[in-house]
Amino acid sequence: MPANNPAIDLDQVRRQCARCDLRDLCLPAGLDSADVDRIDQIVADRTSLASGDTLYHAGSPFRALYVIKSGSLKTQAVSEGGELQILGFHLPGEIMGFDALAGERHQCSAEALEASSVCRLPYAELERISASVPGLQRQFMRLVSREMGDDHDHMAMMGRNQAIARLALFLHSMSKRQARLGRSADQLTLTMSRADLANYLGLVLETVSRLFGRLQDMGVIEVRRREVKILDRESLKSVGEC
Amino acid sequence: MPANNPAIDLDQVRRQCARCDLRDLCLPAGLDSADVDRIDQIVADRTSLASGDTLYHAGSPFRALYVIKSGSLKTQAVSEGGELQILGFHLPGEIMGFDALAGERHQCSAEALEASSVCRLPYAELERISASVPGLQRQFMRLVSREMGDDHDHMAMMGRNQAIARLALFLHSMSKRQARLGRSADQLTLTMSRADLANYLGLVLETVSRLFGRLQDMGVIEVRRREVKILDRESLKSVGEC
DNA sequence: GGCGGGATTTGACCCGCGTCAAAGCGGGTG
DNA sequence: CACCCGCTTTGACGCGGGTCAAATCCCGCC
Repeated sequence: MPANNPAIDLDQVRRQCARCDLRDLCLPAGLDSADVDRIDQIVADRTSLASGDTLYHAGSPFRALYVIKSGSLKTQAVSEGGELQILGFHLPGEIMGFDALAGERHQCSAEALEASSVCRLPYAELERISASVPGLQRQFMRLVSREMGDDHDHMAMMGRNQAIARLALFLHSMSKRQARLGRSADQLTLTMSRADLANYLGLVLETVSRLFGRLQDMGVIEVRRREVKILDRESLKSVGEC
Repeated sequence: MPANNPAIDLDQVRRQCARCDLRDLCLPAGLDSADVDRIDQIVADRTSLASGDTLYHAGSPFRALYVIKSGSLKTQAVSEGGELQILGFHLPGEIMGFDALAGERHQCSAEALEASSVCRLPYAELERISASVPGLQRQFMRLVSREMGDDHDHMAMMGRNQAIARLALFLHSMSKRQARLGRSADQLTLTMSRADLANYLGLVLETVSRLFGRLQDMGVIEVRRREVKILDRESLKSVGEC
């Protein structure tokens, strides 16, 4: 192991965004090198999470936003009646914590679905530099807006009352998001349990399990536990249309 | 009628936010008088809409955000399969158009449910002044975040698989939003049709109609067409919990 | 390699909500 | 005032998916 050299470590920390594979999806997208350095400087730390670890709890004070660097997380909220609702699954390049901007507290909890790492962005500093980095403001709004678009897709899916259409739409959308990350669009590894997925889709887990089987019998996908291979994208899309 | 006096007209236009009943819910909230005047100056116009008029179409170029001054609107999107999904109902004080920030085009359409008026905020100018009015940026994010919170409530509602729970949750949330506007929390006038409401809730309109009847038989509400009176808020909440 | 426990699959049953159909109701128009 | 048309209500029926129950699979651990 090399000797611990503070100068090199500091340089690495300061230049991580510029070398990050996700820089085109994340906040630095579209910014010039000097501005990216300024973002680097406010990234407080890059935290590792084990599967099941909680990034933030609903009700806890809001301090920072987080960008997912690797892995995946779910967000969930408990309604007044104590019912748990999974709001979304989040992949690398996505920002989390937006919904807390309205108050001083997080409105939902975020939990890692597998070993993951995130970049922590203290919001006070983000606000401070965003006034002087015009492109940052714009890129930030793009990410917020993309998040809202994802939520709208989710609502449209919940609106379909055919259960199999919901699952098909979910698989199709996951496939697109994987592709955006440069991964295979046809070979998915789901990181959430059947129970999580069912909750997200507004179904019960037995139904989800049966529907995976049915899509497989139809020759649309191949399933083995959490590994899903998309065999016939056209059929998948048409199933999603009811 | 008084003579048309340009000086007075100009003054009125420039000071409308300061005198608006909604100023505490809208962008000016928390800003001092000088900053509110700056917002006033970029409000391009205050448009009147008749019931059924479209404020913007999905796919049309994004130029401005809109704050609802009076009336109510619905937002809706057509999925790839051609299915229409109503994403939300919007009341005075709420900002519309956020979801277009990611691209240059609106992702959904907005249509007036009754005679309504909106303030138009050209986004280019909003961006320009937000760098120099720090509180504006914060208030803007609060409104975006509130919008996301509403969407999350919607998802939680769609997750409940008991149809009657969805309707109860909808009525409860409408009641809270009315109260926020200083209106009666117990006497609601729904401005959307049963078909719109059913679509929003992920149900069919016959079911919604029957459920209104059932809630009335239970003594929880009183319904007459689009007039709803909440008689027993506690029962309404417990029905919403399944 | 054997064991234990959570995750997933599979089966049987039945109720709630979607579907189709028809009748009221109300508001706008000539 | 009478007509018309869209919105809403009400009824009958069937099936998709929820519920309960049990078997099976798989992975980590000893």
